Parts: sequence; structure tokens; C-alpha cells
Amino acid sequence: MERNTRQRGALRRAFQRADRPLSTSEVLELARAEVGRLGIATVYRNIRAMLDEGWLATVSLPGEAPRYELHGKPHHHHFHCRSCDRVFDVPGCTHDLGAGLPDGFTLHDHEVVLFGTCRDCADAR
Amino acid sequence: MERNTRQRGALRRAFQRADRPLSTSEVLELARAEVGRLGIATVYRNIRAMLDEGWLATVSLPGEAPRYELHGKPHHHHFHCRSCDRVFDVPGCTHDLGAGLPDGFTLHDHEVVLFGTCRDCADAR
DNA sequence: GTCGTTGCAAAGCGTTTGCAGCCTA
DNA sequence: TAGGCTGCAAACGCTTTGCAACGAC
Repeated sequence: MERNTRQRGALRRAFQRADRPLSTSEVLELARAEVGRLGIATVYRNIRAMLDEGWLATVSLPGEAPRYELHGKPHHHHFHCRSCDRVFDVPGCTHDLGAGLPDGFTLHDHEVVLFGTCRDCADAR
Repeated sequence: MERNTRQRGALRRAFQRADRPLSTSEVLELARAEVGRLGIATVYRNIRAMLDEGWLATVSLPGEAPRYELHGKPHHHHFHCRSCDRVFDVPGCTHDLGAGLPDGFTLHDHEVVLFGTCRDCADAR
């Protein structure tokens, strides 16, 4: 039976409050605002548990450490700001990605990552 | 001044012969057919050097170890077969990926990965 | 009081670095 | 022969695991 510990609660709230996918270190930092002695092992253990239970979804970007966000959002892609290294959701998907696929290949799924500069970083200049 | 060692030659030939992006362990295995005592550190050092000199390009897939292929191919995306785990090039890019981007965000670059079944795996069933 | 959970530290694992010896030019 | 290159092993950074103590129910 799962117990509602302070640590677990702080981690869930961190994800719920975030408007973007979070890395393990980002979650650790956010949750430590509530639970000062929170250990990194607890973060990893709970993220895995939340993935298994379907509460979180993995956001893996090419060449980047995986990030995590609440599961169940409608289909969307991700924008990676090369300046601040944060990741944002980009709603919708109107692209015809199956075009140009070699004969005999079957498309099941896709992953689109956009790279550029977010508004905050553009404003900061 | 760069020297043409047996190790470096074996690594270059492995990439030239491959028709798909190779991981570090794949290159190590292929090059060891020529140079039995090849060390993994030499593989990493040479891959980095070949990237710096622009001879190789990184192919990073979400949630996967990076792979490398010859640099200079025209813009293309990658198809990852979930059955045989091989990666294939998909030529062309006709998608309007900037659509739907939040205000203030600037798009510099993008990365598209398609997942599915390749022809070989489809035929095998 | 039980036993799931936590924090710490040690262990793993893939990648990088230090160094003495090797080998190409 | 000089000095770039290599193999080995140790160092590194991130993630996982072992274990005794903690605390939710």
C-alpha cells in the first residue's frame, strides 16, 4: 500500500505546479523548497514509481537527460531553449510526417523537437 | 599534425562501410575486426576528433545512446525500427514545423524521429 | 508495532582523463 | 628521434542499490 509521505507529496506538487517537463535535478531543487533534506535517490525512486503507475510520462530529447511531465496531455511536441536549457510544450501537430517514407516502412509514432530561443531569453537581450 | 594510425584507419573504414549511423560499441566491434587490441578510449577520442574536424555528425535519438554517421549528407530525418533497433535515414523535410509556436519563441533548428517497423522486419512476419 | 519509505553511502555503468610507452613521419 | 597516439586504469558524473533508521497508518 502506498503511503503519502512529505517527500512524495512535495514531488507531486512540483510536477503539478510546473508548466513544463522537469529534469531530476529540477524536481529535486523544487521539492527541496518543501523538504530540505530530500535525497536524490528518493527523487529517482519516486519518479520511477510515478512512471510505473502512469502518473508521469517521460520526455526524452535527443542528446539530453530525460525529463518528466504529467501523463495524459493531448498530443504535443517540445521546444528546447538552447539559451536557458529549459523545455516547453508546443501544442498541436499538423504535420504530415509519413511523407517520404521508403516503401515498406510503417510509421507507428513520431517525436519532434524544436530548438531555438524562448521568450524569456529573447527579452533578456 | 594528424597521423594515420592503424586504429584511426580502422575506425574511418567502419563508418565508411556502414550504411547507417553507428554507436560507440558498434564501431568498437567493427574496428576490432582489424585491430584486436583497440581500446574504448581510443574510440571515444577519435570520434570526438572526427566530430571536431567535421568528418562525422552526431545522430542523437530520444532515449538512446548517440550514434554517428558521415557528415555532409543533405538534410534528412531518421527512422528508428522498434523491431530490429536499426536506424535509417529518411530523405527530405517538407514540414512546416514553426506553426503553433508560442509568441516570442524563435525557431533555429529541429529534429524529427520516426518510430515504426522497417521493411525487413515487416517482410519477416 | 509494521513495514513501506527515506537518507546516506557505496556500487554500477558509460564516458573522460592521466600517464608511460609506442610508433608514425 | 620527436611528439602525437594508444592502451590501461583511475577518475568522473549520473543513476541505482544496500541498509539501518524513520514515520505513516
